[in-house]
Amino acid sequence: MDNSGVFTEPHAHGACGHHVLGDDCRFCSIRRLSVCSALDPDELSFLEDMSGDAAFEEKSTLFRQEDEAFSVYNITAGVVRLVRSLSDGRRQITGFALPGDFLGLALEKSWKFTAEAVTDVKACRFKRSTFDDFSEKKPHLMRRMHEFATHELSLAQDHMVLLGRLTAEEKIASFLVTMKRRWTRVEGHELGLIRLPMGRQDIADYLGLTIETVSRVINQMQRDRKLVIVPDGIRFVDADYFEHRALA
Amino acid sequence: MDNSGVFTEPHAHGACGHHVLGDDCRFCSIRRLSVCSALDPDELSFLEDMSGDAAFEEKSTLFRQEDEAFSVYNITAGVVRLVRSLSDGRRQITGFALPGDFLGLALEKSWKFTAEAVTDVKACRFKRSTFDDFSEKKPHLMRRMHEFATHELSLAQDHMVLLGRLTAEEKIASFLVTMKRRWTRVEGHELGLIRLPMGRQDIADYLGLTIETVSRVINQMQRDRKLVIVPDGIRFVDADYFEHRALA
DNA sequence: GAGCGGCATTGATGTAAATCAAAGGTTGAG
DNA sequence: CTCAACCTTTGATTTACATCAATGCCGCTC
Repeated sequence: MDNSGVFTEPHAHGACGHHVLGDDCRFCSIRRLSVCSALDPDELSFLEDMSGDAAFEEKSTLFRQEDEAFSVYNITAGVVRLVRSLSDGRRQITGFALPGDFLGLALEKSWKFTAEAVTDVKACRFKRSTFDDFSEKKPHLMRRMHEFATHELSLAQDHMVLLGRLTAEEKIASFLVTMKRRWTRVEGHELGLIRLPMGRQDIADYLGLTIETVSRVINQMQRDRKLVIVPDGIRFVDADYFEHRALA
Repeated sequence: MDNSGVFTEPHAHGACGHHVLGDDCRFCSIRRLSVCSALDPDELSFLEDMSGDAAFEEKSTLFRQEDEAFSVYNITAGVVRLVRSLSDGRRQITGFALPGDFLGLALEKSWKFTAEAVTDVKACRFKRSTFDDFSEKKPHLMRRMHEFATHELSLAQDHMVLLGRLTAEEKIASFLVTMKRRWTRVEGHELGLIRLPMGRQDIADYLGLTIETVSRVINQMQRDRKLVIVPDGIRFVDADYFEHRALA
């Protein structure tokens, strides 16, 4: 099924027609953020040998809910939306994966959500069985995975508060503040603007709102001089307002 | 700070004035459901030696968000609500812990939520540092904890769909179906009624609704002959209706 | 640079659930 | 048994957000 340590994924498409071995992990710019930060140089090079680069075009699907999880991924560039859909078309986005985020924490055979590339995406891909065997032998990697999982759980609980108890305005403010923090962490320094590569519909599906409400609230904030809308994102004008209004 | 393996918790109250060593784990009725099912007899007896029974009266607090997490708990009897509160009093209940559930998966020093006893509660308590050391040395216990964490994460995502995208009627139906499944698992067999030891306000705070809406929807379901309200719970009349309406 | 397709915005209207406001029930103390 | 405290239920009214319906605004392709 594969040769020379390179393997293919049944549902791979887009720019992903061929694979190259992973770039050198030692120079990986998001390593400090990722599960790999738990590893020493020897382990890192072992992991590197069993990894492959994967690229996904904007709008392509990394994997679908219910698909068998042959691979796990470390996102190295771009943004992925994690989606749960109801049979009648209603969607809830449970999260956006940014560089450094790991997809495949669960130890189950099948994916519990669909992952779609919001922008062009690059990821470090591992064959699941190999990765699991490795983490079985490396307690600090397993521990790191567990830390990631419990951190995600805490974020999920924050998001429950947001979905269940915040107003539309508070939801948008919380989302923007969170995105600002996350991008700052990924980029390593504060940017003037807050990147919003996802569309208004995605934001709506993440916050449990409609696209019209998201548009209205953001534009009202602009009229109220709280922010300015710029290409590919927004810029805070009144940062205090946002810190005060973001509760989750 | 403690003697003969028995330790005290700074915030322990209620019926918890003194401790006895844990009951015999071999006869623990919820072991098959708990993290302990990963352990062999030797490990179990080691764990038993480092555990203590804890009891909490109805309405008492097991621990508060931000408190330092000195202990971790395995719930053996009763129901605990896990609460996140906003400064203005709005509450979101992120989950109800039933027998077999574990509190303390996170590896962080402080609790990320408040835990309150809905009924009288019994729990198997471990000193956190001891438990962590033990799981560090026992990969399959760590793995089991990780399985619990990722399972919780998946449930949290289900709950996000519920909070963000379901109607009040769908939320109630989903809640009832879930409680039925969970109690059946805990009791080991199907009961005629679905126990609802928590009050209407708790259900509302779990589903992101108000108490009035919860009351109205449940009573409307009764008028529509979908269920009957009984002391301490409800009974399904039209189980098909619920299976069909519960989406998360 | 005309036309098209895919978002985003804006306005008018509708509605599910919140809020406000009383009653009813149930429990337990005295 | 009576009373009080605390839930829960029910009804009337309001409202935040959804829905329905255009219109505007790019960035493509040809």
